[in-house]
Amino acid sequence: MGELEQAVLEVLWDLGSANGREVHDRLAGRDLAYTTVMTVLDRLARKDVVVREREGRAFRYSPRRSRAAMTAELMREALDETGADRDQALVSFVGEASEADLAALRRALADLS
Amino acid sequence: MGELEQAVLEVLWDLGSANGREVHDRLAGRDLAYTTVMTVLDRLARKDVVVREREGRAFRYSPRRSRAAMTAELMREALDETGADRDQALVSFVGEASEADLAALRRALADLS
DNA sequence: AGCCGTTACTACAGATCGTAGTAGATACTA
DNA sequence: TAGTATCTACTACGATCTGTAGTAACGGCT
Repeated sequence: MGELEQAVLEVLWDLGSANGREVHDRLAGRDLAYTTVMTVLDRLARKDVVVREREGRAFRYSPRRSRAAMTAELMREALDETGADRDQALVSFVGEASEADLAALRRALADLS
Repeated sequence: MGELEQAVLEVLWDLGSANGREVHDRLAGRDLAYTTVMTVLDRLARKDVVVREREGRAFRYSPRRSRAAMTAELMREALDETGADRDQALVSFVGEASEADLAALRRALADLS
């Protein structure tokens, strides 16, 4: 995911959903052409990272997954892809995690059903 | 990381370390030119994914991190990058993890120092 | 009828990656 | 010592992805 794609996705996560105009406005600081934003949204839709549905004559875009879910998915992909021994990888992950993350992990595990 | 780069890295992880010839031999199935393997090794070195040290007139390449460590690092990067609420992301990660992964996680946490 | 917002399509440059050739240096061999 | 094999260094080229944007065309509103 490119930098801009990421930024656009962030906007969608922040707003919940948005049309091109809204995303463009939110990225005013970057001074991008409206069509640039549209292109990015289109690419994200093509990659099924965002979903679009008609809203009048325009489209409304929404992230397919929540920020947290996408992050978790990326983590899982990392775990899957490198073909590493999963247990070892998790040991390594835990071994280098911050205290805060460890606490969060423990809580998450404890809260499981 | 591209597909080939990944494959080359796998070889290095399997062998511990290797020179170009050895990597090339290990990838015989792909029928690549020797120079192709060299190019890839060079790129990996440039990216600091592998380290190279002279070994006679040739070079010996070694992965900078173990497979598990690299996997863990990729997971951490995912956690860092999406700017998601870390706790939520970890909850999501744990929530969708397999039983085996959960067990491994619990063990890893329990074994912490 | 004309203007405005929107989409759809096209374009182009930069980066990364797969793939490999050539040149030049080094070393072994006959 | 000249030939041959080995290796690195440099260059190249096409494919894909990404940032960036222009143009055409369409549907409404004034």
